Amino acid sequence: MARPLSEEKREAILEAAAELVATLGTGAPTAKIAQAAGLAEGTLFTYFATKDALLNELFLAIEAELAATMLEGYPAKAAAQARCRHMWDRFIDWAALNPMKHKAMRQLKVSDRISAESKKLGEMLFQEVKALLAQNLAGHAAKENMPDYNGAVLGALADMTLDFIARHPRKREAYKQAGFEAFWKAIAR
Amino acid sequence: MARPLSEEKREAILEAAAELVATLGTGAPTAKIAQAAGLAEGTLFTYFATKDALLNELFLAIEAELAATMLEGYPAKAAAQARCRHMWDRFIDWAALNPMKHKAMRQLKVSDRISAESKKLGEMLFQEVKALLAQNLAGHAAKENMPDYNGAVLGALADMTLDFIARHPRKREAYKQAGFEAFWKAIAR
Amino acid sequence: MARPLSEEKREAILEAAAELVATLGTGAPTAKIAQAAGLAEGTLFTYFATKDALLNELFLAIEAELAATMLEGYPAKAAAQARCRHMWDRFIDWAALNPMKHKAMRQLKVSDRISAESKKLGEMLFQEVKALLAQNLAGHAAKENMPDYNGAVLGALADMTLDFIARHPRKREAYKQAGFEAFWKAIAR
Amino acid sequence: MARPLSEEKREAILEAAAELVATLGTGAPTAKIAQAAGLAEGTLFTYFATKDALLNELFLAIEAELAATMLEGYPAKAAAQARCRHMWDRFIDWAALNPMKHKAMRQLKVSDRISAESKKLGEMLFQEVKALLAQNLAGHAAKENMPDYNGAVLGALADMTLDFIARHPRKREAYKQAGFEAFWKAIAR
DNA sequence: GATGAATGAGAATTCATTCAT
DNA sequence: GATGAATGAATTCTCATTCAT
Repeated sequence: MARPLSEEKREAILEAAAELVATLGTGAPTAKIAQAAGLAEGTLFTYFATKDALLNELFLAIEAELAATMLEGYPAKAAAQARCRHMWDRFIDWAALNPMKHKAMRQLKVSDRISAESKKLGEMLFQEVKALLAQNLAGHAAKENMPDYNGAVLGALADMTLDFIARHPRKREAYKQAGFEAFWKAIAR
Repeated sequence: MARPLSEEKREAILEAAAELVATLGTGAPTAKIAQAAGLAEGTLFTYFATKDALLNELFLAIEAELAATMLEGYPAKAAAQARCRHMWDRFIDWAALNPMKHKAMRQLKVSDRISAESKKLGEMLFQEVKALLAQNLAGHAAKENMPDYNGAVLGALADMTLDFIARHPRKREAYKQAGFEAFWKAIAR
Repeated sequence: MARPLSEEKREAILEAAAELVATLGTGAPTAKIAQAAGLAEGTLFTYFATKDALLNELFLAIEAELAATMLEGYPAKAAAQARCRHMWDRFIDWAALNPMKHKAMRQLKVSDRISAESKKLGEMLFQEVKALLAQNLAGHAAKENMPDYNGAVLGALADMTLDFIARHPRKREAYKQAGFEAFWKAIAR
Repeated sequence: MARPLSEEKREAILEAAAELVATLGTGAPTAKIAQAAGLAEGTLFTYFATKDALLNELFLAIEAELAATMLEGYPAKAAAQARCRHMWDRFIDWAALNPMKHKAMRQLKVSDRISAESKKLGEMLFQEVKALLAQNLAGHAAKENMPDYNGAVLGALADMTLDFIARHPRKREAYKQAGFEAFWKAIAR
């Protein structure tokens, strides 16, 4: 094999795409994405067959990153609420640290360029998160047997919380705290 | 600029734009919008100077419609929770009845083609909704003095609820009920 | 109706396309064709939806022109051979006068961008030519009842004759004469 | 430039190119040709400096193959007409057996990517065919001293005959016979 | 010598906007 | 005011060719 496909370049494209999709929406030009990734226009297409393929893979890459981030350092021995709080905090901190990725994700979530299949795959990436959530909410949540529902509540309130943090970055910890409390109450029995 | 002659055509353009933005995102072609409105391509531009102007006005028109809808038939004499529930129900029912408008609104909310000014104007359209909310939450809400926050929680949970309704239309009433309960608990003291 | 589609511009595009397809083959860029027609790049596509549509219409336009040319001034009262000779001469003279169109036609005939339907329509344009040919060859031709065959022989020998004329334009009349004689003998009983 | 190592690969490229040029015209991508030949994209260019070089060599290779084929098994002792008929039959049979090569040849013949020099070289490859033709037509042909002309008539009628055979493969022998007769009469005194 | 990733100049279209009718 | 043809910049994607491995 000649020069192998560089994982580094693939990452650079996804990184650049996240940045530009966050800013310009899914209409972000592939030429700009390639340029931002430090590559020639055409090179992008050796890594992603079409722009839609790129968008879908970007969506999945971000979802995978977020899902993995939420589980990192999971305090298996802590109390149920603390374990939930851990996942919440990691979501918020990740998004605060990667605002472009979070913004791109929100654009992609409402875009029709993300296929039903990608959306389903995206859901599956959060399976473990939702399983842990379900486990921790046993005895607390009103809808114990609907992990999707509780996960969606968490997601909705996290996105909302991040909007407030974006507007008042100084109050990050306060909003983070308030958001989690809202979540914890929202799903309670 | 004097108001153009036919208010009817203006409405038709906004209606068509909502439909197409919902489906195709903000990239929806003006030519298709005009056609869907039953007009010639060029005519659109006698009603809206640019596409961005149309998009911004569409955003405001939908927000205004939603805000007005939430207040319609407001049961001034009912109990506080019932009054909140009224606004919640009207939101959900409006979105279930106008899925395209709701979808368009969600696209527009995350789009950078909506100016900061439009976003601020959009906020202001919900001033009365938020004032009533504040009034009804006095004594119940944890953050009594942050009507924006409570309004945002309502919005986030409503959008989430509508996602579930979209997936399982049959369970509309159950989700509507559950969503409101989640909201009511979320913001509680 | 605003400005109507200009038949003149449509012709200009077809004319320019003939010229460029003759020279560059079906790979001739639409941008160059538009420019040669004195129009903006985009304008071409208001007259022809796609490049393939243009190519197919060009093919049919040239075939129609040739078919019509072969019939012009048809000497209905002359002898059978003279009537055939008339059509032959008009073919050769038209191609000698419109070498680009003839060359374009030859490119298009072997191209897979011309649809089966266009090819069938092209055949039909020569129906009258072939009918007259059949009529004049009655009693002379070996395959009286195969007008397609006799027409194809005429076409093949005409194209070949035009190759010689292209190489030695001075001997045009001699080749024209020789070519017809070859045809007349070829199809004879 | 020394002959590259693998004659086998060179042949494979030419074979693949014939197939793809027949199907896609001269616009056939070199990458697809290489792939069809079982080689990497870049390898093609160690055998042919440029795509035009490949196209020109392909043209000459096919012409050479056809010329050689027409002479194979030449019945030196048969009568003049039978000797001509032999060459005709071998042409038709070769094309019927190698339809892609024949189709590619027709595409290349009308393409401007084939240089004047290649066209001249192509002519020369048929020198012996034409010499034998001239010899056999002595006393029969109207244009005894124009072997190019008689050869061109043969070529034109053969291509036409092959069009009919392509459309009605069952009648191959009948068309082959009829075509030769047409040729024999066409060039007769 | 073989490989295939990298390149960037096109290629065909699309589209917001203008303006002659 | 309404129409839709005209414009040309911008967009996605292709492809011959080069060159690091």
